[in-house]
Amino acid sequence: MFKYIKEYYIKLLPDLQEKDWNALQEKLTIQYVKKGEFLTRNGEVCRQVSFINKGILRMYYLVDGKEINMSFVPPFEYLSEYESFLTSQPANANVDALEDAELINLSFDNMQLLYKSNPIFEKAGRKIAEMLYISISTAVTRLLTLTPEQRYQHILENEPYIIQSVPQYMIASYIGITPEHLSRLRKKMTSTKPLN
Amino acid sequence: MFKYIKEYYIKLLPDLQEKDWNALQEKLTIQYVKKGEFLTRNGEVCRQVSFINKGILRMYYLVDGKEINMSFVPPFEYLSEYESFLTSQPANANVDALEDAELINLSFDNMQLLYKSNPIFEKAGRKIAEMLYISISTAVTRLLTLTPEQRYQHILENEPYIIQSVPQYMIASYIGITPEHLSRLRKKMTSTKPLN
DNA sequence: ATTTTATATTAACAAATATCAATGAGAAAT
DNA sequence: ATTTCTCATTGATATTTGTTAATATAAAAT
Repeated sequence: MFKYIKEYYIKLLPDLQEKDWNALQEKLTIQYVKKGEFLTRNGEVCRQVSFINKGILRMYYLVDGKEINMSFVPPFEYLSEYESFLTSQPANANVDALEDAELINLSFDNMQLLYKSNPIFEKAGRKIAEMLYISISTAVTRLLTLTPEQRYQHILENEPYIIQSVPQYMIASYIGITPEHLSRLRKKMTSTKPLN
Repeated sequence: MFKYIKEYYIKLLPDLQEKDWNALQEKLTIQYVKKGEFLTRNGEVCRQVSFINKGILRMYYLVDGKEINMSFVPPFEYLSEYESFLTSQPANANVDALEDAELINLSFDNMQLLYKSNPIFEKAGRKIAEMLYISISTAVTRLLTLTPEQRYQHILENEPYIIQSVPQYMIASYIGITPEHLSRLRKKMTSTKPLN
């Protein structure tokens, strides 16, 4: 059960000791989420971060009744409505499962206990925040510097799990366009496709 | 000289001791940057984070010879080409000064020394990364969920220093439109302005 | 197998935004 | 005061993207 998350932490913290891992593991809880179920709803405070063992999760905003997708997260990565988690303020986004999922959760309170108990967990928290920053920072860059077609191309090349697992109409808002427009771009791309 | 940055850290870390602050201060260096001068150039590795004592700094990308502005940073905040800083890889963005600026720098190497010397600095690093995450995360949200007009309105209400200090044509790419289009939106907004 | 349901495509048209070129206004330099 | 330069505005036109509605396709349910 904890195989992948343990590997994740060992990679993150090469100096992690077995006893540190045990202290961490004691604080983890398992959660099963069925396809379509919510992990966090708009208006609630998000009180945990979730390591995904299995399944794909999605974070999205509701704007004028329409879903605007912010992220699709695959196995072996962390997900949270991190703004809400960090500030203990109500979440503005929703998080749900696009497939039946298996999660390993760490609650806010347990995370604070870990921070106090051992500085290596501060270091883990720092590194995770830094990784999340880099990930979202490159997302802003793509939104401002690439055309919608280039943004879709980027997903094809760099996030293929999204193409395989996420309906096209959800990908559309993720790159900032309508489903109809994405459909047309795809058609254009196949007819203009380079031959290599 | 260190008045504001000291206040920043005390606010960030209520349990910061005077001796901790002294250890930190020893690692800081001052840098003066004239208007238009570069702090970090695309292709170079960014080796420091800069606390802004005075002046406004800008981070931008060059795309097809055009500047796409990613952020404008006012006094008393931290700035860095953080992706490059964290990964020690060449920066993709440029950072320059929009006004004569006074910076307090902390180098990557000195930051690692601080991390090793005292866990409170790990905590500082974590909190700063978390704040940067929240800040950029709300930026993505605005890009995906607001119209260009609403994004400009957001700047008017929440980042007025940008309106006051940054030329309009630079603000345009920051909200993802052309200068001409921003000019038209502004005209439309004044004629449709609510009366309160 | 058949029927429903969800998703994707297409077309016609409308709206938003970009481009190009010209003009205007203000700040900085002489 | 005049000139130069930078930035902002405006107009005409082109391109991109959105909207609406219909149709097609594929997946799920019965």
